[in-house]
Amino acid sequence: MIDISTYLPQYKYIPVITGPTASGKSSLALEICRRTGGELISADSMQIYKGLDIGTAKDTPEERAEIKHHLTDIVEPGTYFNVSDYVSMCYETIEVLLSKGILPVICGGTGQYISALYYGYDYGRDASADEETARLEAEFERDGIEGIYARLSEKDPEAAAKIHPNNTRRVIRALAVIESTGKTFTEKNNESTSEGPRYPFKLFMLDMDRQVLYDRINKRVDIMVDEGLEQEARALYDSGADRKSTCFQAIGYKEFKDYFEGASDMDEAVYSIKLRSRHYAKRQLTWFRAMGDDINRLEASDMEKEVQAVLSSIRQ
RNA sequence: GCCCAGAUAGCUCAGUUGGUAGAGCAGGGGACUGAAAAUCCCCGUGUCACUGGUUCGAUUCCGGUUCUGGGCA
Repeated sequence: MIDISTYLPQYKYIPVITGPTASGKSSLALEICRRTGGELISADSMQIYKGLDIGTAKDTPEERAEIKHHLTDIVEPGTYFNVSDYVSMCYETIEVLLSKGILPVICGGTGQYISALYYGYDYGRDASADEETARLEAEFERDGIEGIYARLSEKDPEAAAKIHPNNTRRVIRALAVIESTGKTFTEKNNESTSEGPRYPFKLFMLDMDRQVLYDRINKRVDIMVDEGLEQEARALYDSGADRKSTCFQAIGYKEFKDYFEGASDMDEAVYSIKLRSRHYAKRQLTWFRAMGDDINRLEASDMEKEVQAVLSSIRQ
């Protein structure tokens, strides 16, 4: 673990601001940056894409001019990007900021990215099992999951017991790992934490009453629509980007597909965006809750209190 | 006013040849190590509108009442 006080004498931890969608993460993170002279590093799997601004709730151009944002708008729609890419880019960015004496303030709601940083998952550079994964995906398309799951049960019974056969994506991944590396999923995962976390992170999660959160989500979607979400989604669909690529999974865009194809109306699209955003928020809460005491819960109410809570616990 | 059809879970409905009921959606909980805004798993007691009657027993059959659709005046 790197001691950040070498670079930033005042600080012991790098703050990570997270929470469900629409909980007010950005405002808090921006304020922390203002108070500390810090710069923001996004931990959001969809804000990395250029052109997806309204629907992913990116900070405004004004906010981005005021506070430097990293890992936002870094790839074109259609690009395949994953946790491993994120973690290495994030480490690079942190290193640069620290060397300049600037506090990195990490902010985002992608639980997988947050956990990867906090627990220091080392994805390595090779051994991605990509080829094997692609091969198994083709087999799955052709023959279904039964044979794949049977082989996983034989070669890595522990992983098979933990992964539900219907969760084909994870079944395929686990089998690809054992077939291409010879290591069980558990062995590989244990190896990935052998070095421990790279930096001392402190996690903060904004939380609030569920119904209040859902109301905020619904209202925010209405605002996004007023701001031109439909045009933004249409631009994405017209861009020629690979429809199978990750950015087409973003909530606020995929729901327009039926509408653009004339199979549903605008009201249905908006309803669906709200619904899926609420479901997403619920899944995020489950993820963060599972982190237990590793994450510091902040009751969202008074911004100044939140700011003080974060600052006092990251300082030396 | 008359005729017809409804009234069952938060919503849309199914069902019980009479033995107090179940789907989808919503909602809740959970999993998650290279697509993660993805992917997947688990969770259904509710005056069966109200009220009389028949019956050992009614949400179910019969009568009345109320409400909601539709039709006729």
